[in-house]
Amino acid sequence: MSELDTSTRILEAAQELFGDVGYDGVSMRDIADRADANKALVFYHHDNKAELFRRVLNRFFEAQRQAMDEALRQDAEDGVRAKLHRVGDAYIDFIHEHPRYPRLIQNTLTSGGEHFDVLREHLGGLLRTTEGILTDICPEEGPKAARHIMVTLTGAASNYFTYAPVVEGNWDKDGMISEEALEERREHLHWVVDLIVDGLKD
Amino acid sequence: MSELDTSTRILEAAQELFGDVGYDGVSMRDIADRADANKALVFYHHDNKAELFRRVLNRFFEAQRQAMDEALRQDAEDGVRAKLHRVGDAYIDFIHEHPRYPRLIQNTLTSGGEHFDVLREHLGGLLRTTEGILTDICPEEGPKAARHIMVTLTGAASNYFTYAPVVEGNWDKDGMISEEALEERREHLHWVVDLIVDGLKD
Amino acid sequence: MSELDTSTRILEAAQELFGDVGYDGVSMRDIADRADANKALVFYHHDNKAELFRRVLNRFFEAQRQAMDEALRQDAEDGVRAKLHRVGDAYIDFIHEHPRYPRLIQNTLTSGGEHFDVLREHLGGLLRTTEGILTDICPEEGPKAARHIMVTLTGAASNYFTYAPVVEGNWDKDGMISEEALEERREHLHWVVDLIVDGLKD
Amino acid sequence: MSELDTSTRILEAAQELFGDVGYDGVSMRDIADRADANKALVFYHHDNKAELFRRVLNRFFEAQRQAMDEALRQDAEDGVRAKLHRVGDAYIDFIHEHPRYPRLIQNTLTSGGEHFDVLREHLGGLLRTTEGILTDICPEEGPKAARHIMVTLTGAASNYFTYAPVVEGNWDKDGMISEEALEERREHLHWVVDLIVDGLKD
DNA sequence: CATGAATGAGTTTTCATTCAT
DNA sequence: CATGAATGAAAACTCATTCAT
Repeated sequence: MSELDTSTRILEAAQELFGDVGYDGVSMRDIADRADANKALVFYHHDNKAELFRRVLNRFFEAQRQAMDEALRQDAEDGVRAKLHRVGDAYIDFIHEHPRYPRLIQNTLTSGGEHFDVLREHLGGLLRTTEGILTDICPEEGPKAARHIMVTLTGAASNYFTYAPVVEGNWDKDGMISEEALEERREHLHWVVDLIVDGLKD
Repeated sequence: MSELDTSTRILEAAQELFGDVGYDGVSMRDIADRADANKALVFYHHDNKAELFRRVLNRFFEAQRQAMDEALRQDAEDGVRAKLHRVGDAYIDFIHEHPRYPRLIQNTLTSGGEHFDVLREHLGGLLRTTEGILTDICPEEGPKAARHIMVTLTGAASNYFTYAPVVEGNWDKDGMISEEALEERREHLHWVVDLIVDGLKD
Repeated sequence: MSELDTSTRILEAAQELFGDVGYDGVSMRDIADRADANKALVFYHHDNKAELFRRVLNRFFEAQRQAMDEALRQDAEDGVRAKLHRVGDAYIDFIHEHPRYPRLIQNTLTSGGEHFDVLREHLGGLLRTTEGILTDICPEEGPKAARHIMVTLTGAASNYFTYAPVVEGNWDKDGMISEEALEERREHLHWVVDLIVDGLKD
Repeated sequence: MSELDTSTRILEAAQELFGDVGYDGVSMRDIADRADANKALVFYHHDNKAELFRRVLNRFFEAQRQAMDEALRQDAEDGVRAKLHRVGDAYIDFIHEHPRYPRLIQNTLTSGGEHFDVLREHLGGLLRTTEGILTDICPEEGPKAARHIMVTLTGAASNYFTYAPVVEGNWDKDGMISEEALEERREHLHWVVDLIVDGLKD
């Protein structure tokens, strides 16, 4: 940890805090403290709070895009079903590695439009990329359109991790996303994907 | 609007602002200004920010519980499929009347645990109530358990309204969701419900 | 208690609170709450905070002047020693009845000059009256002058009740001035008075 | 004055103001203004009002403890009388240097129990230390016990400086006590000490 | 008399940001 | 790079006081 350079140490501290309590709930002092750095250094390395936040977002997005690319690259000729399974798996794997990601996105989405541009650019792109998988077997418009299905699937995947602390009795920051819970959710998503793909065929 | 008494005028101003920019993004001054009231008066009527926020949440929850109760009361002997359709419709109708509701919930869920108790009491209750609908046709454990399905369905329903502004322009100038978008989403949910109910029968 | 009229109920509430935490430590709301009255009523009956405080002070001073007058009236031909004993006893008795008095005076004395006028008029008068007892056997000036002795005696008497919570381990609002403690302090003061009177004769 | 660093400049401003109008009578704004510093800077250097006040108290107490230690160290084999004279002199000297000290203590004592812990630790220790001087010639209990005498002597010493402004004009424009008044009070205390020490021998 | 509502100025405290060294 | 000090704006909340009813 302490072998990282200061700039990324700050970035990681910010990532954790923003993910835990949202943009408005974090102060630059909090971030400096968590990174074990001087407050002024945070500004030296990252200009201002909004910029720091954008870098955190972009870091996530870049990592996620890579994960998605990798998931889609292999066996490019697979069918829709297999592709969707791999995308779903990649998503779950990503959350396993970055448990604060879904909370951060949801919080950014619901905290006023301040960072919509970054979200629109990256998240929108990601959604549209994966949407492409469905275009072959989906109608262009209406309730079975690809965008509806993608929102349903990503919602189903991410919401699990934001609703969890309320549904279960435990708000245990680290334990809330256990290996077994993730595995079961992965299977559930596969099942839903299969239902939808089969449903589209009729 | 101006015919309401001050206390509720403040409550509604708070509701709108909290729903738009989240708990931490709103200041008591903002609320007072929007309610066209003196700042101290906000405290006179609602003690403190957290209490005001709780009242906003409880207002929503009470309304939602009523809507759900009504949806479930009629034709109690209906099958699971019809019940789920009615619950989904009630949810969509509720959002039509209270467009800021899903954003507010998601924001509360992802802004640090400060108001989890209220969420747990009401939202958790709501989830468990509707979960009951599925118990007859669901296994108790595993990836097809009722709780997985409920999280998927509520996620599919609510996430649409938080992702929408990023995916494309489904919101009009006032942040309201268009009638047609709501109607289409309602049909999509019906379709997904049907897929799942049929899928469980196999 | 509830048979008193509102105005005096407020006065007594104010007396207790001012005595416990000082002028600046009390809010009009505190007083209204303690008197179980509406806040506006406090202003209706007592104009403003400073005026209310002055009435509390004057109430104490009137009571104390009466006690002193009574103490000095009986056996007016007694010697200095007997008179001082009676004054000391009256002081102790007064504190027994009004345990918040010494704290209130000390606090007023040390909270900025805002109410010095009332203090100067009444307390100064009281000191000078009792000073008169000593004039016969005291030099007019120097370290044995009557004013030095009076300040020493009143200091010895009142300081006991303000230092007590620090010296002893107990800050028990009601029990801090127990019957026995008062009795012992009374004897101590008699002894000191005797020492001084005898000392002046040499 | 302006050559001191900001932190101590604030401390001294606070000392003066707290001593003049008491804890509740001073605002952080007042302190910042008097120290010619930015309001936020007061918090940067001293965390919060209570902490700042504690530092002021501790500063006084440390200085006083030093003064007392010095007074007691020299000629340790002296008799009780000489020791008490030296303690009394040290006390008077200390007030000469720190004229706001007695007012501050009395105010803290009578402003609600918020800072009793600091008082108990230091002032209580001081009282008990000096109490030790008297134990040899005092009974353990009753009206001539050491603690009664110490409270009388400290009361006699300190009360003079809080009562003075009411009794007559012993304070100059800046609220300082005149040299001559201090000197006369010193002699008075010596006289009282002698009376008590002699009185204990009988 | 009594009350609930209203208000402007003030309180303590925090924040993002800057700057001299 | 790194730091301690500094700052202006704004946050949440309280207060003495007033007023219509």
